[in-house]
Amino acid sequence: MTNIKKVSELAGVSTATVSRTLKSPDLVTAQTREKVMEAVKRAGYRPNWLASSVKSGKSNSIVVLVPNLVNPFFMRIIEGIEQAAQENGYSVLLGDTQGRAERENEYASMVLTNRADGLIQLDHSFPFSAADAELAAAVPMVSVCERIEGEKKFPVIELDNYAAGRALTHHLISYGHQRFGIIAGQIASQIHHDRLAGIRSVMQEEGLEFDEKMLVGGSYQIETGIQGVQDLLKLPARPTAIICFNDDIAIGALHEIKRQGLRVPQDISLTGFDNIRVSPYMDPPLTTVDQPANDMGRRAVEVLLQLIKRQPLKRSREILPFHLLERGSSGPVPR
Amino acid sequence: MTNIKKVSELAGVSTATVSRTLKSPDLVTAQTREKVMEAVKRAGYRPNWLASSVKSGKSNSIVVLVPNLVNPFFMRIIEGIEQAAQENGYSVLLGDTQGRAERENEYASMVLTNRADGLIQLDHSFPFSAADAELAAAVPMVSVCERIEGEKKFPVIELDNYAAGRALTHHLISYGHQRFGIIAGQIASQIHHDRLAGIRSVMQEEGLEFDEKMLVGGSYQIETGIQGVQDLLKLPARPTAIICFNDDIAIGALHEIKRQGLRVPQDISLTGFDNIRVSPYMDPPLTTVDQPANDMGRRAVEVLLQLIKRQPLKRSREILPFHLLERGSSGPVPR
DNA sequence: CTGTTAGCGCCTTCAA
DNA sequence: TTGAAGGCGCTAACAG
Repeated sequence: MTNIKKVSELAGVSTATVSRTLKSPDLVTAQTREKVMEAVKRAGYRPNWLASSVKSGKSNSIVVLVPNLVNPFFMRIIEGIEQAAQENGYSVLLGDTQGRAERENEYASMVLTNRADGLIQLDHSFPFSAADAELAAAVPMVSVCERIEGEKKFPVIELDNYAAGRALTHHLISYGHQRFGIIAGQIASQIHHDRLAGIRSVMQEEGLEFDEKMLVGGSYQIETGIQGVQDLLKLPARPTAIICFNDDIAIGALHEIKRQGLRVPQDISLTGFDNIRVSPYMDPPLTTVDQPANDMGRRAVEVLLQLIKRQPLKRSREILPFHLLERGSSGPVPR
Repeated sequence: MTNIKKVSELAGVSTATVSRTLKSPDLVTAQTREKVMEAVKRAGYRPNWLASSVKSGKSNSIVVLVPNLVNPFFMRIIEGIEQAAQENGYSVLLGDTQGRAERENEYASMVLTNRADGLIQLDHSFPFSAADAELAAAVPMVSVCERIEGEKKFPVIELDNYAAGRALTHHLISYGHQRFGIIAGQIASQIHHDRLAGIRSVMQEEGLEFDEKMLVGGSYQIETGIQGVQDLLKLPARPTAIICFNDDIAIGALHEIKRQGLRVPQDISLTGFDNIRVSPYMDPPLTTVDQPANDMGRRAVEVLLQLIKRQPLKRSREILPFHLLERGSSGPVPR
């Protein structure tokens, strides 16, 4: 281990001078600077980050809790987080929780042990263990995309899922659809609740009835889309339009609809959420709700850094705009 | 900041005793233990990880350099890395480099400053700056998937890309194909080289000639597939089979082939690499080379930890098996 | 402008 | 079994 002391000996100065030369070169004479830099180079010295951090008490790291790394939508959020973090001199500790509480607890506790300065949660659960709950109250934490259950005190960056649900429904109704199937993702979440409420509100306004049997699914996976379509097409009055709560589900649904010999959108219209990379290249391209995932990630970091620096927040809830992308998978109701 | 001193006062013992109680409870009496634990609880004390780490000189973190987070294949590798790291008590620092040298340098230098104990590189470049190159020689570093250019001293976990190229070519030749188009990803990489060599070797053995004009592309993106097909279909003698160097490229290619009114596989056979999540659900499902991405990530961590612990390595190059998945996108040559 | 000194919070001898 | 003391590597305050 080549440390500051070795360098100071090599340069014939004190350790303080070495430290100063590296942190604020203006405070030492050009001559000293040269000597020190020379020694630094010769010794191959790099300041020990751990040691500086103990002093400052700040790790300049944030931990990101993500339920599932392979979900492309999450990855775009994380990309935004990573970029914003880097720009601000922070590093990102990745916490793949697989939605499991023990893992969440473990990663969340990193903030309590000074291993990280703040926490971004992509899932909807309160990540701390019961034992840590009290301590957690003072922790800088932000949730993106989902909202942490029952917790009003942590800022959230989210989409207007209610409005998105409404927009999709209006879009489909404008094509004459009246019987909607829904293939949902994770049920126990605010997102689910908001989207569903948006869809229902429009249906009600239009005098349409929503049959609870038309709501299927339960996780954000391709396989859920396949199973969901199987369930929906078994119903006596099958839906003419299916709203999937993410594009993965829609991809599975599309595959299964075609497998059963039906056509999209001629027989059934299909919509998704997220606008993942492949969505425009499906056959037909998916009508979907585009979410500004990268921005959501970036914004989450900005808010988190404000919390970390104890700066006042303008608002504790930010709602980002969505865009309904009308593509080939939705069209006029069959007659 | 609630530190060990506060707890010691609260418990009426020395700081040493508190530390001991937490690290090796057996070394203190039951009575002391109880007192200390009580105080720990009351104070809401968590040992400062930074401080412990300065002492030990180990951060128990590894940094992962990834050129592009949104690539689903990389994500599966990272998932494996994350899992294995967690199981071994290590955390993962995420370094999204976008393939840019400055970023690589910056992240790589984390290992030199004790911010991380080791490094996993998913790209093919030597991530350290010229200035750091010497120091880097002693750094625990492993490359997965790609091989670091010109560097023989760092272990690598990779696929037998040569054999995979051969297997694909044999598969297509067995269907009667003779004119192959190739849409490549990143050209300057060992992967590219190996796959191409594999393909060429089989063609040569079969007495087929490879026309250099049939090699197009240059990045692992959907758009590359689209452009690649446009280029290939302009040729006077167009290919009857197109080998894409990842599934994203194949997805773009598939889309463009269909857009031009041709059918897969009746008019053109198409193959990919990686077997990403959506590949089986494309229309038609993609014939592709499945790579054990998760395992590759896990294995990389295992090897890296051996390096970190200065344990001897059995071998410095591990080649994992691939599986050729024959699905609907490849079929008999049209006649 | 530079060096001495005193910690940051923790852990680990060493001695009692 | 426990406590006192020193030190991990670095930095900041204070002298000089």
